[in-house]
Amino acid sequence: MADGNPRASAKTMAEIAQLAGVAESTVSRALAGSTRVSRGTRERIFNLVREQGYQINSSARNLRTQRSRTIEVVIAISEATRQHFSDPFFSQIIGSIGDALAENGFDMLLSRQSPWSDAFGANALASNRADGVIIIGQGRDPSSLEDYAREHKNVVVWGADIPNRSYPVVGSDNFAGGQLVGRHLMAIGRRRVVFLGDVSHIEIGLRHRGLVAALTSTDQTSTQTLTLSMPFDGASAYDATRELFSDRVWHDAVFAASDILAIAAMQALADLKIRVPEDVAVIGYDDISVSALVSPALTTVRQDTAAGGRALVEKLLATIDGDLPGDLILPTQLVVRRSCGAT
Amino acid sequence: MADGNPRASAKTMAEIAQLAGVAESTVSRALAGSTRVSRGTRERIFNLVREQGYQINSSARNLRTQRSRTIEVVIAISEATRQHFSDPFFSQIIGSIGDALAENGFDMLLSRQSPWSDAFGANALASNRADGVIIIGQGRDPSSLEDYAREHKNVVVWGADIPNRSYPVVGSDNFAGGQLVGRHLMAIGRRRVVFLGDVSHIEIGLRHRGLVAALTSTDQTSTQTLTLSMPFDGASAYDATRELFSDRVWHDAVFAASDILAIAAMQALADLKIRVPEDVAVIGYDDISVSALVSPALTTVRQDTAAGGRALVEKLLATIDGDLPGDLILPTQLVVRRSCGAT
DNA sequence: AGGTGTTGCGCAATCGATTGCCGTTCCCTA
DNA sequence: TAGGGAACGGCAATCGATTGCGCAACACCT
Repeated sequence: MADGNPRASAKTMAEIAQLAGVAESTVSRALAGSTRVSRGTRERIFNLVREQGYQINSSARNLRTQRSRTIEVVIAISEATRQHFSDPFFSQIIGSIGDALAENGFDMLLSRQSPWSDAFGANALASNRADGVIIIGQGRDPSSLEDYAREHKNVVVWGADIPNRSYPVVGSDNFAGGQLVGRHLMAIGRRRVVFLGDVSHIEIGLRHRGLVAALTSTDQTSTQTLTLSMPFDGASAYDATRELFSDRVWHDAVFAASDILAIAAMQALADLKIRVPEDVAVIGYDDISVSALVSPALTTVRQDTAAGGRALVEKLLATIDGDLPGDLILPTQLVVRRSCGAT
Repeated sequence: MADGNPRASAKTMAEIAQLAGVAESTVSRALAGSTRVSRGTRERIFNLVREQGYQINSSARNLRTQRSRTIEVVIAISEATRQHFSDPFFSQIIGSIGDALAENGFDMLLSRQSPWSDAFGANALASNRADGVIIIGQGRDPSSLEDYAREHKNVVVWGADIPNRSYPVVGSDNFAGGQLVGRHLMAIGRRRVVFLGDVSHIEIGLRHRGLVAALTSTDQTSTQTLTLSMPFDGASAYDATRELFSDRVWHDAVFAASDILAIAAMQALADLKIRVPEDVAVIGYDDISVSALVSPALTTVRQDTAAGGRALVEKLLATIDGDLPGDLILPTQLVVRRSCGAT
C-alpha cells in the first residue's frame, strides 16, 4: 500500500488540487505547462496526477476551450460509386492522416457519411465535436461539397483543383497521371486503349482526359480509345472486361482508374486466356501495395498518399490557426512493372 | 428574407428557448423527445431549430451526461509486427464496425496507438473521449492488454479466446481455420508445407497449431512442416519465400498467415518460375477482396469481418449497458480457388 | 367544493476544467 | 525602511446542456 492506491477513485481536478493543497486553477495551469507555476508546485502536482491516475476530462475541457482537438475525416463513398471503403488506397491515406494528426495531438473521427448528406444528422463541425474536417474525394457532385465548405470553416479536401472552390485542396495531378499513361502506351506501341472507370467522377475524369490528350496529341496513326464508364467495383470491372474481350481481342491495352479495377481486369483476361502483357497491356492507378505483388506485377501511377495525408493535416491545422493555405498538387509518377509489357 | 436567415448565428439552446418563448429546459426536453412537452410546443421548437440551423453542442452535452456516444477503435499495430494498417483486412473490419456504430448513433474515433503503450503520452492524459474501446488484435503480448482491460470498463477485443481474460472477445476460430487448411492439403496430397507467419502472435500461432494438428493427426506418411516465423510484411514474405525456394523446390505447399503474405509468396514463386499450384500450392488467410482477383486466384480461409465488426459493436454496447456479454467465435470457411490446385 | 391526478413547464444546481483579474509574498534596490 | 517589481497562486465567472424538483393550471370524480 505504500505505493499508493492508483486509480482508485481520484477523478476531478478539484481532488488533485485538494491533495496538493492548491487551487484548481493552479493544477490546470501546471498541467497546461504554464510558466506561472513554480517548479516545486508543478512537480508535486505531476506526482499526484501520476499516483492517482488522474485524467483530464475532455468533455469539460472541450466545453470550456471551445475546441476538441479532434478532426473528422470523411470518406464520402456513395452507394452509387460502388467504391469500397476497403480499397487500400483509402486505408493508406487514412493511415498517414492519422499519423500526422497523432503527432499533433489530435484525435481522428472517422466517418463514412458526408456531413451534408443527411440533412438532419449530426454534423461534427457544427456540434463542436471536431475542430475541422478532412474530406477524401470530391465525388461526382462537387457542388454540395462546395455548399458545405462555404458554410463551414476548417474544411480541406483531397481531390482535384476544380474552379470556384472555397476550400484548400490537396491531390495528385490526375491529368498528368493520365498523360503519363497515354504517352507510355504510345511509346510501347499500344494504340487501342480501353479506359475503365467512372469519368463523371471528377478525379477519374481528369485521368481519362489526360489519357486522351496524350493519345491524340501525337502525330502517329490515329488511335482508338474505348471508354467504359460506369460506377465500378472490382467485380463489375471483371465482368465488363470479360464481356468486352470475350468475342475477340481487338484492344491492346487497358487503363483502369484504380489498381483494384486493373487487378480485376487482369483476372478477367487471365480467365479468357488472354496474355498480359503480350496480348493486352494493363495499367492501373494508385500503386497500392498489392500491385507490386500480383502476377504480372502491375504497372501503375503512384499517388503519394503519405505526403498527401501529411499535407492535408498541415493545411487543415494552418486553416484552424487562421491561415489561408494554398493548394498542393502532388506530382505523379509512372511505376513501370511487367503488366504493361515494357522493358 | 421571408424564409429566415438560416445558420446566421443562432448557436445556443438558450437562443432557441428565447425565440420559442420557453425555458431552456423545455427545449432540451423537446429535443430529447420527452413526452413531457406538448405537441404544439415541440413543433414550434423543432421548426425554430430547423430554421436557425441549430445544432446541439456536444461538448456541453457530453459533460453533463458523462458520455460521448463515441467509441474508440484501436488497431494495435506494433512497429515490430510489420503489419500494415493498410492491410485490407483491417479496413474491412473497421468498415463494418463503423457502419454498426453509425446505425446506433455512435461516432468512431480511430487510433493506431494502444492506449496502454504510451503511459504518459500527450493525449493519454485526456479521458472521457469515448464510452468504450474496441481493440483489434491481441498482439504478441496480451498481458498489457489484460492489464488495461482490468482497469477500464467497456473494452471488447477482436482476437482469440485465450484463458484468463477479463474482456469479451470476438474472433474467428483460428485453430479450426488452420485445421481446415491442413486437412485440405493432406487431401490433395501435399505433405511438405511451409508456414509463413509470426507464430508468437496469438492468433497466428493458433492457425499454425491448427495446421500442425491436422497434418500430424493423420496416419498417412509423415509430413514435414517448416515454420518460418518472424514479423512479416509483404516484402519480407517475398524475400523469405524467394530465398527458401531458390535452391531447390522441396516443399510443395505454402500456408501463409494472411492473404497479403500469400500473395507476396506467390509473386516470389512466379519470379522463380515455380508454378502455382502445380509445383507449389499456396493458401492464405482472411479472404480479402483482392484474393479472388489475383492469378491464380488465392485459396484462403475466410474470416467473416462483416459479422465480426457487427458483433464487436453489439457486445460493446451491451457492456456499456451493464450486461456481461459472452464471447463469439465465428466459424471459418475454406474458400477453394485455383492457387491450391484443387479441382 | 374539496380532493386527487395529470400535464406542461420553469428554476436552479450541476457536470469539470479554463482563465482574466486581482491579491500576496518575497526579493532587490535606493 | 520604503518602493517597485516579479513570481506565484486564488476567486469566481464561464462554457452549454441536462434534470430533479416544484409549481401552476386544468380535468375529473365523489
